[in-house]
Amino acid sequence: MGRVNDEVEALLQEYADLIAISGGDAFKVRAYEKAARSIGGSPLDVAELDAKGLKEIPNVGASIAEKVLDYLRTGRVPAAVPAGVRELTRIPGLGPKRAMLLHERLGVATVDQLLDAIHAERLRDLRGFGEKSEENILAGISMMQKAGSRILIGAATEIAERLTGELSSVPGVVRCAHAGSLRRMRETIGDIDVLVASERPGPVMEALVALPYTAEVLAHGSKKTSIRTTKGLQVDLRVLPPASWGAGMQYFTGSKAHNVRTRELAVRRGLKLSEYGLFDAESGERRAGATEEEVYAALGLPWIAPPLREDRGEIAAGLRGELPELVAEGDLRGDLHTHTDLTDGLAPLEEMVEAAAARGYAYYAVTDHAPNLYMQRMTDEKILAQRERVRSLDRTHRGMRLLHGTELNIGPDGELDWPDEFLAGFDLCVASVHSHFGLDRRAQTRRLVRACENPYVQVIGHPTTRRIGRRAGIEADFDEVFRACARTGTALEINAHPERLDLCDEDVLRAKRFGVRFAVDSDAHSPTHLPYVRYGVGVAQRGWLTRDDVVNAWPLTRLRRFLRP
DNA sequence: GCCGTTTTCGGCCCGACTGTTTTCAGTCG
Repeated sequence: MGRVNDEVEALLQEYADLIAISGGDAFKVRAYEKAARSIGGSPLDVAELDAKGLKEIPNVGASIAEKVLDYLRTGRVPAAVPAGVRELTRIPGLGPKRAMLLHERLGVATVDQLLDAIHAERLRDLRGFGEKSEENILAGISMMQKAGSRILIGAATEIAERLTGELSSVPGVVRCAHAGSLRRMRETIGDIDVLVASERPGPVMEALVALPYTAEVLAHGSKKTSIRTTKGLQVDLRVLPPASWGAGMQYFTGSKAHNVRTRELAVRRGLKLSEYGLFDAESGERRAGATEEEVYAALGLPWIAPPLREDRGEIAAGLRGELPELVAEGDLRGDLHTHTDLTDGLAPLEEMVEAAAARGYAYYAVTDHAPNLYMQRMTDEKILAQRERVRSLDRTHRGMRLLHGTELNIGPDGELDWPDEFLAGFDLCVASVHSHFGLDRRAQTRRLVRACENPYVQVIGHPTTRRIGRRAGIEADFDEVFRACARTGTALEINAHPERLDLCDEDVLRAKRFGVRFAVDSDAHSPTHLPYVRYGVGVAQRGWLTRDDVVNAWPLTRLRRFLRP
């Protein structure tokens, strides 16, 4: 599922993990990891490349090209990390070395077995483990389990679009779309709901069951079929007559709480709402059902965008005619947080700019990492040389203005990488937390507020630093931060990377009440990441944001005024 | 294993943090 590049990325990561757990050369591990990332982020389709083509991908040499070709030819994976060790390394804070030790010495191969071992205090006897390790591992496991079996919106979207694309072409299918939490743009998705309008359910049900990535059929009837994919994701397919399409979409999009409200509204009007339509409660006469618009209209409501359907006041706002006109992906005129291979990006400046121009942006900011993220080895000379390249590229580029920026590191006391005089030379500065995640609430709040107060900082990047299912965000008094943003005219980022989505929808809702502006950014490290903004826009919509709230939906002149210190 | 304005060998993404050590290994960004 997904691109072949993703499979190859996983293959090379597997090689890296193997070398890591067997205590091999750390540089070799890194070489495989770098090649894995490069292939994952490459716009080229590796399935179509020969050895020469493969070696043109950065960090891919003769040896790795050979292994990739071998995999593509035979599908074989030469050796595998023991499944148990792999599972254990998914626990945040537990790396390959210690996972291997647990596996070998205690025979632990699953998270449950590890929990048992911890409770039996068997870990303490192992060299390198103590009471604190136990605590940390338990915390890591609980973090992982909170995400549960839900998958990230990025992966779910890819699968859903492929699925609806394939089912749409089945004979008799009038319409086909996904509904559920994915349509509401929730950050994680439990299962995928697909709706089909058709008078003949048979063929499309059969088509779903016959898909190559269908691993298991959970239910198979004339109205509903449920399958589990090879990757363990459940897909529910419902087939409805075309006259019920709108009611079905409304019903299966949810949320449950939103549907309870709409049904209450129906009852008060002497109506009955189900997935088949909106009917008169007494006569049973159909009042609406073919489109969502007519269903909502019959309830006295304008159409409500799916991301709003969370019972957060959207019904009342709709009845008053005060629903926000939500920002849409097409409203974005630029991206204000992106990287190149000058730091940890995968593609050169020119390629990133080309890809941005192809998206039709009016402006595009290049914001590579600043020196205090030591591993990126940024220097004054390097960033200034990049600025020259950006300026000259800007002169030759028609239609899209390039902005030269940087992603600064907010130190533990709120200090930044460069003095103000140097920062003044950038068109914009994003400032983000990349270290000292463990400071107490007061210290975290203070450092963020101080970053906001720097006149050269216009955007706070991924404000909480959370990574979904991997790491909780930092503890801070975010109301205080929102207040500081509003006061200083600093935008908060909605980082659109599907593993981050930071701020999250609820924080966006709250921040907006303080009068904060937002920037929906991809944080792209490769051209293939630029489209991630769609997920950030989903968060913005769930946070009730309009075009006016999002600074990179503004025309360049207005944005420039905002960026001025 | 990759790479080269230090080019076919000898570097490579460095430093902080944590918990376990008594001088360091593992993990992370």
